[in-house]
Amino acid sequence: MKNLLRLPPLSSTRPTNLTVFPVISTFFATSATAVTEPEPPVDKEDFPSSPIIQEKDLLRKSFKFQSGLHVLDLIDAGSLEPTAAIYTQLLKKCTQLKRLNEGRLVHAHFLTSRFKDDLFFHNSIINLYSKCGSLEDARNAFDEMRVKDMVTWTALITGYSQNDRPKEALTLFPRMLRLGLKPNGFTFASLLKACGAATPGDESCEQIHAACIKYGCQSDVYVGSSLLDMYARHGKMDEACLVFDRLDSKNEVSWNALIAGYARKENGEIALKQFWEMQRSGFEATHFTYSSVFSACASIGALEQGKWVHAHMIKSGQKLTAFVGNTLLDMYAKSGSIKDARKVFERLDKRDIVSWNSMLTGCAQHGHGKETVCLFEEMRRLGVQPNHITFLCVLTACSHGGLVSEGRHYFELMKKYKLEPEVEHFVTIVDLLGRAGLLDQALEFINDMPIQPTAAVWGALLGACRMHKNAELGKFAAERVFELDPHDAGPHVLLYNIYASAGRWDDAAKVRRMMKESGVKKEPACSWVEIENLVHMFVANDDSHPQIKEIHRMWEKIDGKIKEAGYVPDTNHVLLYVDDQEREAKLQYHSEKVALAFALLNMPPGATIRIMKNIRMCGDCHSAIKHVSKVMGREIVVRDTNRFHHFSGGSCSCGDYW
DNA sequence: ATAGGGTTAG
Repeated sequence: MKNLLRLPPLSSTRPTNLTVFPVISTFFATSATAVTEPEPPVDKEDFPSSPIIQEKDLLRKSFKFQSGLHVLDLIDAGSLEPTAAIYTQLLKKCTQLKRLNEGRLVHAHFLTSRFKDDLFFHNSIINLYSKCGSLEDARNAFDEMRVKDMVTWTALITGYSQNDRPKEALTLFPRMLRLGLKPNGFTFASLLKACGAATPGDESCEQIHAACIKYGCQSDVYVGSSLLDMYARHGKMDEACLVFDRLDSKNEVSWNALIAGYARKENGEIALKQFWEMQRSGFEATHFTYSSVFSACASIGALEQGKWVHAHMIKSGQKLTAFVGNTLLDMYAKSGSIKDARKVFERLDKRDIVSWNSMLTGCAQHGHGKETVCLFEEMRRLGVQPNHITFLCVLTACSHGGLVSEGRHYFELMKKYKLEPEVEHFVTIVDLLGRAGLLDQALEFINDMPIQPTAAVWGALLGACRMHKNAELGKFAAERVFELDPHDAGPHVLLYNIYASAGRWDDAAKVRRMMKESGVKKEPACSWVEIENLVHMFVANDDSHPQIKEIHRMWEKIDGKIKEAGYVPDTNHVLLYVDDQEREAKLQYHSEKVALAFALLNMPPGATIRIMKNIRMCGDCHSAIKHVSKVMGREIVVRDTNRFHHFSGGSCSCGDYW
């Protein structure tokens, strides 16, 4: 869909694939404001004895001291003349304060009053239950109403939409249309949110978009930002952009939805560009903006730009809330500056579970195993309840830090917190045992798992076999992975490397052939480095960079120096090249080496070089960069998919254990 | 009486 405004109006061209809204095109004649449904076949006598009434006195007691109920007492005592508006006001208060039980009581009291058919009140009731998260109550209230208007339907749609039940929200829409009720901007804002949250297949972005146009709601700002957000959540950034460009009036929310869309799509650079564009257009960044932008910076490791945005936030006088603080912390951690991450963590007034988890993750990824464990113990001392992610962080830290007994201990500790280990936790334990060389124990652990092992579980064992050069077990693990997930290139490469380093080139070639036959493709390796607010990206064996000749000359120079210092190229890490000389040639142009040479050419002497990589670092690059850090006297930080490597003085923070 | 945008792991 290139042009959004050219969507056909549904009344003239009836789409053939109307699944979600089969009757959308037949309802434009009537513009009913409220619809009375036929009386339900329920014995009226049932109503006064409904559970709500029976609970009344009980609830009353527990809320006696509460303010709103005092008003009900006054009504009961005859000293206050009730009006429908009084009840609605009371209910509004309960909704704001999320006092479900108090609201129930007002509801019950209201039903005994002479206003019991007031539509506004009943609509508010649906809103009360929805906002309190009690969708079943909202639905019951809705079902019991005989007179419903558009607001009634919208309130319930909103309830489902806000409580993460998009499917139900979407199915209500055609039913509403069928009754001749005309949706408005409120209705569409909620519907679009639901549509954005629906799984592909359940939703119908284009149809609901067409309906917005049909009912003249497309120029509403709320509808507009929901619309662009909906497209963004389905990964359709081109459409989202088009919607954004065509908005009659933009506001912070529309900008935020756009930026968040790019940030989620791992398109950090565009998200950042849009952020500065937003400033230029005169819009104030909000908490939403900053958290999206910081997570965008985190994903591409843009430390310098992240610092700029941080400064921008401080200048604008924004308070550091947990929500923004967490993304800021994560940005610093993921951009390689664990010290700054820690500073943000210390400075947070209120730390929630995400703050703790982010800090733990940061520590773990930087290889500070013991520190992670200490932090976790501090968290426990303070009585913060850990969750599944917390344990995943801690177990990962133990695994990366070689803390085997600690890892086992914390795995057992999950039970104490009434947390059932999920498959990810099992993966981490296999990784923990495997890394430590306890391959038999790892296998035994897998065999004893109470749940079905997934490809990731066997993959962890395979990785360990690669590390400890165990070809037989590696082959076995790889076969299990191939059965469960035949399309992942990673395990193929691992097995290839296992055979290659054992000198079993025939077997290696077989793996290679297998990959070719099944069409499994290795993700192209790339590295990037941020210099003066610009992110430079390098793909292996790609010559397109304008400075490429200088870069290669630089690497050759470095290569000579580190070889003098004892670096021996490890050609086992190259896939598919036959003769050794060629293998070494290819090895020189691994993207992290190119990025490093580029950074050495362009960064001031002494500055720390920070390189990001989209896959795990290879052993040869790891060894080469260790030598570079010594020979050139540089601090070099490399972030790969798993963790950080801080190179300095010829060694790495991972202790060659990664 | 009813509405839209943000975080942590693997």
